[in-house]
Amino acid sequence: MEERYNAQKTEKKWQEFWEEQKLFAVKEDTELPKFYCLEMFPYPSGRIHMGHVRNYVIGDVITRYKKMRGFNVLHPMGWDAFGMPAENAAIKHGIHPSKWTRENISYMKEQLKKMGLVYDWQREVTTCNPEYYRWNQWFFLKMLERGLAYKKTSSVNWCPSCETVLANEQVINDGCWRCDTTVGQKELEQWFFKITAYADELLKDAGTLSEWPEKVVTMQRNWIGRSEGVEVDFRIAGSDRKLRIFTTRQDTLYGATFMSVAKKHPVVAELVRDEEIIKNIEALSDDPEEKQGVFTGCYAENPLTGDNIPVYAANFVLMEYGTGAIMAVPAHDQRDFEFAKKYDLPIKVVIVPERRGEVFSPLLEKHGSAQADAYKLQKAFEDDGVLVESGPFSGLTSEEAREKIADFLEKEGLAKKVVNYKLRDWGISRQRYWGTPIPIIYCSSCGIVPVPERDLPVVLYQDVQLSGKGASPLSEVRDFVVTKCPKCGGNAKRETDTMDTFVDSSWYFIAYCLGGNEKIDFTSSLRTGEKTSPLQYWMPVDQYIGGIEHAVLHLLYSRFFTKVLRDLGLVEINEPFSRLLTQGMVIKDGAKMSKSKGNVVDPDFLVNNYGTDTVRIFSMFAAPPERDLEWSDQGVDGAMRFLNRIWAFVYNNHDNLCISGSGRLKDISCFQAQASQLLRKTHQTIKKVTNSIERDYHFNTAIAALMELVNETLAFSPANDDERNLLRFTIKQVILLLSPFAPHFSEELWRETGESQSVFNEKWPAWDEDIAREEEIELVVQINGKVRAKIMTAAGLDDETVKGKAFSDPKINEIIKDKTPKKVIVVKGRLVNIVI
RNA sequence: GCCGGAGUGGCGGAAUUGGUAGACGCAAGGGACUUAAAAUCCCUCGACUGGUAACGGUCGUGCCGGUUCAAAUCCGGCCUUCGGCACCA
Repeated sequence: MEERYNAQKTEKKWQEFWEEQKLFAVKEDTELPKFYCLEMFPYPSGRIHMGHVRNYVIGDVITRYKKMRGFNVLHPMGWDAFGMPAENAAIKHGIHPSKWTRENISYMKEQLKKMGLVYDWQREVTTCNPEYYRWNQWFFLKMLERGLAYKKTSSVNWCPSCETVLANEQVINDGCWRCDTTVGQKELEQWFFKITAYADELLKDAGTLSEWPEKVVTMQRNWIGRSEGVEVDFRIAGSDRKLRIFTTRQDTLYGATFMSVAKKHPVVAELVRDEEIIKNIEALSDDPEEKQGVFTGCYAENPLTGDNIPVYAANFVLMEYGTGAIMAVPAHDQRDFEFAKKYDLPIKVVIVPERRGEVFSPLLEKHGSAQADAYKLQKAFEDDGVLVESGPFSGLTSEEAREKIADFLEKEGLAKKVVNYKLRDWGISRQRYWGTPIPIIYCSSCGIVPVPERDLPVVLYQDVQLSGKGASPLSEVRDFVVTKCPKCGGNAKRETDTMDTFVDSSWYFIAYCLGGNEKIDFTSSLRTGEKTSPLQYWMPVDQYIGGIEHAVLHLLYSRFFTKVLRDLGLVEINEPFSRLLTQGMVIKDGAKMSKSKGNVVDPDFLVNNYGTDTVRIFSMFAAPPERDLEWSDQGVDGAMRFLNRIWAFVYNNHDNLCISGSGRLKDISCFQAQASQLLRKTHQTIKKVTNSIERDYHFNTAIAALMELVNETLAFSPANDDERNLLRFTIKQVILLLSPFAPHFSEELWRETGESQSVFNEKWPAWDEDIAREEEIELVVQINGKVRAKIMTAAGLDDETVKGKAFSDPKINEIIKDKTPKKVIVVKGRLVNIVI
């Protein structure tokens, strides 16, 4: 054994060993309980950063721990390899996206291996591999068959200078991220996945995600944005045309004094003839700050009051939500209120606040009309209340009225109850090169023709020159575009858009189960009996770990895909991820690491200088995983010191410790005080570390407990064979408990203590509750809740004895003197509180 | 504006879910070893305060109230801060 721990040498040695032994390669084994541990796979941007390190170390610790707990652990890794940065590199440096991506992958893979992260690399997936993305295309075709994929025109972000579509995140302060040109909206025909067909189920099942952070579930709920209301038809005066609106506040219908429609609402084109008005509507600003409208010249009839109310085109009404038209109730909606003030429209109060079950409106009582209030309103009253001046519904509460008015309108055939969602269908078309080609052919005689399954994959054409200009780069490649129609054999053109890369990541966790890139085969898994299917065995993911930034997008898309796959008969589960951990950011000097702030820490540097085990210990110790982690160079030194102290101790006691197969430990009662205390502490630590991991993976307190045990162990010098035996036992427990956190270090010490098997084939230690129990406790005696004395007593005494001890303490006696205690409270094993 | 976290020593963070606030680590100060330094080891370390000392006392978990024998923890009202969403009718 060397005197000093050599991290470089040791880490390399065991990394090679684990890989050779395929220690973490797994097969389906129905005899063993399975555990699927997954971290969000990286985009191969070039290098691993500290965010990745933290994410993957958490997963690695869990993997090793669960393996020792006897689980068959699946822990795979892959590459989210399609995306814009590869195209940018191509444009900037003339290197092909494929080459750039593959070089990055090979570098990053080495980085991951150097960090001692153990994956079943046989199951690796790379999404830009045709063997992978052919299944994106296959899913697309399946969805097309089921009406879950469709094409429609919608507006997208468009940079007029680059002549390309931009994703929302590529629009920075209304400008193009590349050339800073102001981004506009453009109508484009695009492919969509009908995620809204699953809106209700996605919302309902969000309630089953009990082991997800509450926050993420809430964000998804809000994103789906379900609301129940009614669609009501307003007859347009002097026309057969009806104007349908959506509202959740039908209780305020009597207060509707005008209507607002989106400027793109069809009613505008149909009924407005005046050129001047049309021009004004088109000129409405898109500025969300300023509410603007133009009177269309039309009137509609309020179905309850029969009043004719003006119809406005307004810039704040969205065509995409509801029906693109609303009834405006200025007294009870802030936007309508502002609008009414601006254009001098009537405000009619129909809801008044309720106080202690009574109507609260002094003016109503005084003047007999709530309208006296209206002119002095400063803002809309949006809360529920009691209806006034609402015909037969007056006097009802908002809640009752919503029900009654909806029923009434429905009976009259004027309305129907509907549910609306904020969630929109998922636009997957991208006018970009580095993605999955959409498997569609346009034939002049047959129209839109899907590529037949047998012709998959539609391989991404390799030989392209990327300029960053022009529409979809594929559209300029004749060899790709020109094809034959699979139906009629005539001349046809291929779709040149590619898929959003979120499609790739929506099912990669399933691809791992099937064995990775080349082995993915859904058509045969459709045929296979479900019982033996690896999907049946591995899914769902038991623990998913990643950044909070995917709270909605990736996690929602994956949930959607899982449900679609279930309906296709490919999986039986409803949800892909049982338990989710969103790890915090790694920050330094109080800010997120970034090149511009110059506070980045380079993982390669750390691994080369300290070794990965030190980095792992520090990052697990400094904060619980869900919180942000403040990086500290001195903290890393501290982690290193911790490991070095253990090493030095084993080195100094090597002769004693390296005897293999430790003898039976004697009963605790035969030990001297210090020894029996160490044995007790050992069992307490096993308990503490295990519970800390089991309870929300709080590795920081697990490591703290280990440090305490190490401190006690290092202070212990054995006096006889029994005590030497005990020391050997304790050190071995320390190594076992430490092994998920510092795997190379522990594997090395495990061998140095006379073992010949891998520490990761060992069982996780178990504690003995009887030995862990304290024999003596420090009894705290309080007077009126203030600590006045501490007495060492035996544990487990009955209340009366404990009271007796408390009252016989001289200090307590001094304070109580002749006073009679009013009350004495005994908390078992902790304290006595005497109230005087 | 709405929703959701978070606020504890000089710092990162503990606290068995109402029962000794500050575990563990970092930094700092003092000491030992050393020709010296590094490394290592030992001691001190919330604030104020009494005592030569041994040893005490008071306050203290963002602020103000409340419940309780007892509150970092529960309740009500604020303040600060970090995320997410933002014309969704």
